[in-house]
Amino acid sequence: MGTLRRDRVPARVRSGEKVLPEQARVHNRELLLRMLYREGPHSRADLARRTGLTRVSVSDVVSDLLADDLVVEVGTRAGTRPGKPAMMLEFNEHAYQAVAVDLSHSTLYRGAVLDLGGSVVARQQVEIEGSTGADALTKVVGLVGALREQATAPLLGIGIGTPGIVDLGGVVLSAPNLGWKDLNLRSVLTEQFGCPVVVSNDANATALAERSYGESAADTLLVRVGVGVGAGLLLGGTPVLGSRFAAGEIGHVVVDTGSERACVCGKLGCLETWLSTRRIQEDLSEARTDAEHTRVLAAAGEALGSVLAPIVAALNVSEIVLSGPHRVLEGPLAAAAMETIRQRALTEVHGDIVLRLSELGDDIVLRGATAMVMSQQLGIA
Amino acid sequence: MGTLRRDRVPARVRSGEKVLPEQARVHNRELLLRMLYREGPHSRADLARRTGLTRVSVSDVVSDLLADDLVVEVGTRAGTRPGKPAMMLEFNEHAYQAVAVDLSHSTLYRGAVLDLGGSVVARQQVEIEGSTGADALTKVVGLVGALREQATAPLLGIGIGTPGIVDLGGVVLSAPNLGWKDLNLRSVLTEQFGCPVVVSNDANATALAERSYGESAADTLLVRVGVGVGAGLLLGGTPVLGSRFAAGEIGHVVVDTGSERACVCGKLGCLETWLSTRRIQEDLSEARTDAEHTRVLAAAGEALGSVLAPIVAALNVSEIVLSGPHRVLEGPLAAAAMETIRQRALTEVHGDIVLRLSELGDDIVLRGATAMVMSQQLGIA
DNA sequence: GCAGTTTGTTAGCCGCCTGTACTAACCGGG
DNA sequence: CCCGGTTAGTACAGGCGGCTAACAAACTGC
Repeated sequence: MGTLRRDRVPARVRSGEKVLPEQARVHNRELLLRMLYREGPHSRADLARRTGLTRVSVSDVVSDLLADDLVVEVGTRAGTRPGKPAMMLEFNEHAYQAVAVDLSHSTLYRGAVLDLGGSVVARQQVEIEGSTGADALTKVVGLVGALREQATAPLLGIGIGTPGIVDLGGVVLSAPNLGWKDLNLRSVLTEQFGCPVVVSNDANATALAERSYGESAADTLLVRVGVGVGAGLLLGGTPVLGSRFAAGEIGHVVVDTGSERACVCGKLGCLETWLSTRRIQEDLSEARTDAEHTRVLAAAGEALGSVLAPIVAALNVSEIVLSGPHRVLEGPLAAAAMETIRQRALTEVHGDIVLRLSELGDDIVLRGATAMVMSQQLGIA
Repeated sequence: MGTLRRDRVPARVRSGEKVLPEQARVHNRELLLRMLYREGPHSRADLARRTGLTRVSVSDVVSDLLADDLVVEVGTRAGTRPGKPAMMLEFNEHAYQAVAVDLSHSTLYRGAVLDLGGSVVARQQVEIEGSTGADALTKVVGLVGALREQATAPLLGIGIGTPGIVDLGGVVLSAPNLGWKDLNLRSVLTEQFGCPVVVSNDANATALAERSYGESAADTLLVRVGVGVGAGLLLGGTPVLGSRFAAGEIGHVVVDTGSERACVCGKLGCLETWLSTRRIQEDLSEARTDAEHTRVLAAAGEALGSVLAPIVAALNVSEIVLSGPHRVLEGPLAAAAMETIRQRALTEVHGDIVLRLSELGDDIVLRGATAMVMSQQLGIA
């Protein structure tokens, strides 16, 4: 009670390693917890039926979860049926909290304390004011420290969503905007605060947020439009990182729709030259008529569609989610992207594809960072 | 001995299901077997050191593997060291065989019996002669039956590599060339022959063959050029199937390199209009000079590269393998594809990408089908 | 009130891995 | 030639985890 007895819980199975019977327990514990988290209250007997475990085993695991306060009994099942009334169990969203930080904005670092339901308990932010490298790190550490003080429940962990390339060990291999290179952010924060830390790319965090709090399918491609353009990819519910942890870095893929525009990276015609919010704003400010306005957005959508089409075909993803400023993305841009994908990639074998806008708002990275912590610590989300 | 005691071995863990201690055993058994298969002979003590299991547990698992004849003792370790000489264990490639069938050719069905090392023990083929649907199925069943007679060791299973869309349960959802739609090929063959059957897309089988018998990295994109164009994708060593099992179907992605060519599918400018062997042959036959010859191949390569570029960037794969007729693929085509990818996708964050041709020759699908059987039955490959 | 149903717990068993302790078999030095 | 040092592989008891069987508790319906 109070703090999670992680010391008594063996680590999850990593591929290529031995498996002990204890890890079966971890797996089953996570299975039950996930079921309660995703699908709402169940009784012990419900869980046993759904998982195939015996009621005995379920009871045993549940007693651990109750001791950790991750699950609470919420009274007997409503409605009248024969037999002993079932005691319903519910995932306890309020027992623990996470500190989440979003470094993907251009002018400030946003942070918050969230409970396990994704609700914001406290908020804080710090202006960047041009700081990079060590200064930026100091500001992030300060932000996390201040947030930690505001938590009203034991901390499950710290989650950071950052632009750039992040490896599995929480090392930021490269984040030009922040001036970081090979920075072991996880170990810095772990040493400072002594609790679990998860660091991930902001687009991957966003994709995880859509999966946990939105309605995303298990195979989802999320495209994040902001200062740059990045993608987060979920296959079978798990993030794809890539061999160099650079999966989703599609901003500098060259689009060939005739005209070519210069990019900051030195190439001509990168996707970002059509789709970054800054370039779109510039183009829109030059548009005089509604038709021109629409044409600018449609051109951006077409650029996006032409990059996504081969990806969608190759992976056969069923859902594409766009995250970014709604007033830019919705309407002509999304429609043009979808239409381009349809024309360029869709065959009957790929089935229907849904392209939609994220509904999770500005806190999406914060909620994704929380989901990352939950995923790592509890095996859910 | 003789036949694999599958009845005594519990199934592997499927995601979303409970895990029993017995499945820890399955995992560890596969772990040891994989180590022997991939990395050659080890002693029990070597295996214990490498896996972290105790020598006691290793001995126990190994005694099972010896009983199943999957592993053999091959004498004490060469060389002189202090201590009791180690008894070396080796994966037994000859204890079992697989029947493999390749349905991806246009004029014949190729089949073979292979041992677990991927060596062909017997070969057989049957002319298609325009048969489709039920006729095609009859021919395939006949081919498998004839091959099974020629096996000189107990059969581990039957593996089929077929063009088209195949789901996880071995149902061919769609294979236009064969005239199959929603055909449960696995259940047909299982009922007929009473042994494990694995059915998979030919490109996926090819990718698995490259991984098992070639030098492929764990994240690999394999492109198969033949009558059509298909891709097989391996992420973290496991095949990506997609939400509708249509992953890798990139043949009808539209390429926009200016000119547009009509495709059998009705669209203009599909990748296949540049890259199918037939179209390339036609174009080459019209080429008079060496320069024109090179230009045809380079155009095909450029088309391929422009489709692969977004995929490579999005997934950050480190290796691309081309499988198909060497004399067409090597040289200008491969060079143009690589150069296009470099220009259109590569940034420093993606790291180096290798593009190479498969070296496994005509039997690649047969060996991939064998690898599929080994993967399913033994958890290796 | 009693049979039937469902829930959750207790008791005993088997599988799997561990730690410790043992035997077997080799090396080298005195 | 024997004896300590070293490595390989094998018993044996113990803990953990899940299973079956049996039971107590609590409800419905007749």
